[in-house]
Amino acid sequence: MHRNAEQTRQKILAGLESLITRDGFTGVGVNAVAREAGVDKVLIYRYFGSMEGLLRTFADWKDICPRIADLYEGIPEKAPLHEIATRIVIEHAQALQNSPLAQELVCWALTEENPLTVLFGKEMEHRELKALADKGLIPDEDVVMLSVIVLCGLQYLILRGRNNNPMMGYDYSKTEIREKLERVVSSMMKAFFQGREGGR
Amino acid sequence: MHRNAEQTRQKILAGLESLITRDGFTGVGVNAVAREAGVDKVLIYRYFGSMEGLLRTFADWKDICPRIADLYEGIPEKAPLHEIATRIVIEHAQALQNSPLAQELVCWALTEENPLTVLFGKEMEHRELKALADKGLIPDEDVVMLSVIVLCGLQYLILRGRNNNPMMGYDYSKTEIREKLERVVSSMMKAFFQGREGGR
DNA sequence: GATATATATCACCATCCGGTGACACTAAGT
DNA sequence: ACTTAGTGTCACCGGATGGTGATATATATC
Repeated sequence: MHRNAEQTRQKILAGLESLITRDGFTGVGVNAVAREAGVDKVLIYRYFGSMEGLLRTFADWKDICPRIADLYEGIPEKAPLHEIATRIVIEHAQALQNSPLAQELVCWALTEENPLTVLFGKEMEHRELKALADKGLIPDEDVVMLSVIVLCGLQYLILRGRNNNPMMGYDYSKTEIREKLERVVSSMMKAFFQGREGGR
Repeated sequence: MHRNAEQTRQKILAGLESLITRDGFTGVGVNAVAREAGVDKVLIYRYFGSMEGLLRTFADWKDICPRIADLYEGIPEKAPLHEIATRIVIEHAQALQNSPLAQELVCWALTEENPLTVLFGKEMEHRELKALADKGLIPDEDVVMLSVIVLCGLQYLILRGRNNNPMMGYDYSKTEIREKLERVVSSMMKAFFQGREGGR
């Protein structure tokens, strides 16, 4: 048995992550985390004070949201605004689709308030805002609102698709449906921008 | 103590409802329901077989989703299509905003699969489809998709607003923000419809 | 090598959970 | 009045939970 506090802390954090990923947030608790991490639960109290403290640390520990900067590398700076807005929203949704952990955290944030969900919510907000600002979409509040609404809608569909309980049959995990949804979003954005100032 | 099986069943169902409404779905269990209903938990097993059975019955018991027919009475049959689509989506969102129970059930449906969440999901789907079909919007799949996306987005914002954790500050419960969101949805729908066949 | 401190293990507590069996009461049928 | 079926109460089980105190062991310091 190695005596290494830092390593133990990491094991606990990793245990929390895999527990959430595998069993969902509803099963999270001191005993379950300790079991998953292969560690005595008393160490959670020693190193993190409480479950709350562990969640707080966990929120800072890992980049839970996908790295937005990487996501948007492929978007040409000079593309029409409606295309940029569309891409941002869709890339965001794809990132969520590819991260079961993030899905569970989004769901948790919709369900209850705790240090992790609050920090996670703020983080998502920050990244989303940054993405929109970087691309020059921020000055127009209507565009921001619309992007947020659509992004949230896609996130909702992704979450509903998980439990064999898709909304209106729109299961985002099915490629064909995903592409249809993306097409609709794209043409809607285009129409919206054209209806105002004709874009850039 | 009155000996009335039917009345006891009602007390249990009502207990489940108030329990979900007050404490959220995470606290639902045989003990908690029995306590809330002021009834011995063995009666839950006797009358409903199991927790699953109770949830199944509960789903049929009450009109959980808002009555769509009533909601759309105010929409003129001959209004432009984009206006109809907008109204349907917004009325739906308002109904959710006014029903803490429905909010909790939506959240539950996003989290896990059980008889109640599945039936609830199907019921929402059915009502939404019916609303769109009644107003003649069904033939156009793009319109249906867009409506669903936007509706889901608003539902997401409503859920996030509950726990002092609003997405991007868009707290749907604040009148001023709600009106802004509605305006954006409205003008987006208009632009989208105009971009196609010029509406009705 | 002896001591002190950080680290890990174990045993235990009260409480809650889902679930069941035994019993008491009440009302109706005969 | 006596049985019978329906209804409600109670006590209990094994197991899981959050939380804590006492103890063992490894590492560092002198």
